[in-house]
Amino acid sequence: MNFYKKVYFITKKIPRGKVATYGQIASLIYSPRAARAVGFALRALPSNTSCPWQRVINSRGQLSIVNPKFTAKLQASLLRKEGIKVKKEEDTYIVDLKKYLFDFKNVKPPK
DNA sequence: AAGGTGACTAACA
DNA sequence: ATGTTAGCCACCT
Repeated sequence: MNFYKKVYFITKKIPRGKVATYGQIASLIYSPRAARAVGFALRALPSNTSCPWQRVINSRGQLSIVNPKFTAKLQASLLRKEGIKVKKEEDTYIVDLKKYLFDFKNVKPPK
């Protein structure tokens, strides 16, 4: 399984109403320092993907997405639709990680 | 083959 | 608390 597929595999495990960070996902696929690459992988998703890309945010709880296909605004609306409170800040959106961060402890990593 | 670029982070100042 | 820095890794020239 290549890197991208692993990222998507893990991302699909995030339940509705929860979020995960790039770093968390990187750790689960045995590359604890590949957070940037995770973002790179998600960026490559097609606009009609079934992968819940909106549930992946950065370690500070911000929607750091910068992608013409998937804007932070769209991401915020999708998350709210799932029941997550997204706070609008100056030029970014913020999610309370303490409340919504998903715990992967029972998730098996991909092969 | 080698250098540049991010949807990142943890560690410092 | 806030801003900067230097690693990092997969991709793309």
